[in-house]
Amino acid sequence: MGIKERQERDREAVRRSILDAARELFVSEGYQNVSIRKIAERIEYSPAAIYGYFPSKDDIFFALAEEGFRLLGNPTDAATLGTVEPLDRIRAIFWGLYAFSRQHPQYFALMFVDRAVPRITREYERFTFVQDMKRHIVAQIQACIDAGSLPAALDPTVACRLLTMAVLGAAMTRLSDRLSRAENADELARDVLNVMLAGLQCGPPLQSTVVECPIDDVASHARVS
Amino acid sequence: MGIKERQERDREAVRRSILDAARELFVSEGYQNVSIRKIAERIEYSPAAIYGYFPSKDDIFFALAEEGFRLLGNPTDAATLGTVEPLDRIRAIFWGLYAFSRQHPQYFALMFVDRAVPRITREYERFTFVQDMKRHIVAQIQACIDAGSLPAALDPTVACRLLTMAVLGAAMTRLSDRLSRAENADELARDVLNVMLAGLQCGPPLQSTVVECPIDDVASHARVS
DNA sequence: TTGATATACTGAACACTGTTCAGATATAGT
DNA sequence: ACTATATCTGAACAGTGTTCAGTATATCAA
Repeated sequence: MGIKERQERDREAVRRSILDAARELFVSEGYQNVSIRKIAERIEYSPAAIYGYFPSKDDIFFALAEEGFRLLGNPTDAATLGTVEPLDRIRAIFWGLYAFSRQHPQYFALMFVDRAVPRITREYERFTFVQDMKRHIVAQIQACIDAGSLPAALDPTVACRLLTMAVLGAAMTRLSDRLSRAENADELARDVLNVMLAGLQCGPPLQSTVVECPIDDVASHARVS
Repeated sequence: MGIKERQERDREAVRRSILDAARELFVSEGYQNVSIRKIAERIEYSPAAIYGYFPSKDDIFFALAEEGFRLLGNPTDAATLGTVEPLDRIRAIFWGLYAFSRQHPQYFALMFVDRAVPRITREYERFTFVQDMKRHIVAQIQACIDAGSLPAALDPTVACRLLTMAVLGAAMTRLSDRLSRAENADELARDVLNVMLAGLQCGPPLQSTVVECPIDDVASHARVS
């Protein structure tokens, strides 16, 4: 009695074909230019049929974001095996993150930058890949601390976040094509990573230097002079 | 014969009211939720009337982005007057950039993150404010170098870009609400800035350390395993 | 084989979106 | 009063995500 199984397999096949069509359009055209009707045309179904497999367009791209994290996960793992010097491992990991933003800019934007798919923001903690990667990176940073390559006072989780933010900033700047015409974007990304690592090595005053101008939310809706 | 003048004044008034309505909707609802029809309703005109003042929706938001840069410019100037220690000035300037992303998140996203308004990317060099600010910041960094607070080997324009990327990364991370639930976002932003400044002080190896895994564009359209 | 039931799919519609354009309206100059 | 010019509107076009009544198809029970 394998009928139910075959039906389920068929369903899964259609589901996958939807994701395949969505991904192809998404990678080549970007999120903005993918419509339900285009996906439907590609898989030769009616637009309404798609809603039998995904409750909304957002959920299709949530699934694609999951694929993105899977895609990012592998090179990150591979990067740790190459080098011996622990600090170079960190460098390789975060350079891998930047490289990912170059190889899969659409995925990168979907995963880290765009807010066009609310579910990605809303259920971000569901991407267990991120948690795993974070843990992995934190462990590598801890290894650096143990090896004396980074100061003992450093909180590895904080360091992980700082490095991530800086590298994402470099990647995003290239992606949004502002503040630097893209020729030397790679060198700048490499530099920002190196400077961050150097700064972490120097034993930074992580809790010193009270900043002068605090954030006052008063002028939040101020008019332009 | 001030008729032509009065007509022109009227035109300008309507133009401004369009921008005002657009800004109000934009600041409170975000770019995605501003439609021509909503703007039209707010100023009690027909939707089509707007196209007598702006050739497209993009151009309205291009104008708003200009306002954003004006808005960002002033506090940046003010920050330089406060402190005496040159390095603290740099810190204050870039902290001002982060503070701007908190006070005017919609403006910030429009100016630096979103790619929904192609004209902002396409004609980015038209924002002369950015050029002026950049020059101003570079001069301040040069002052740091002259005062011995930063190493002489440092290229001030590169340093400016690196700091900008890192701070934008911190701001964007908070904005897209990923990688750190927003409670301690301010501290992280402060830290990333401090670490970058520390790294720049340490005399970073800006051209050393060839990174292991280069970017190969081959797998650009790779499928998920 | 027949009838009942569940599933899958479609066509049409709804309420939106940015944008265009012919025509109406009102003002200015002669 | 008549023309000319500028301005605004209503309607429409092509597109979007999404819903739903209805149809076709396939499975199961008799």
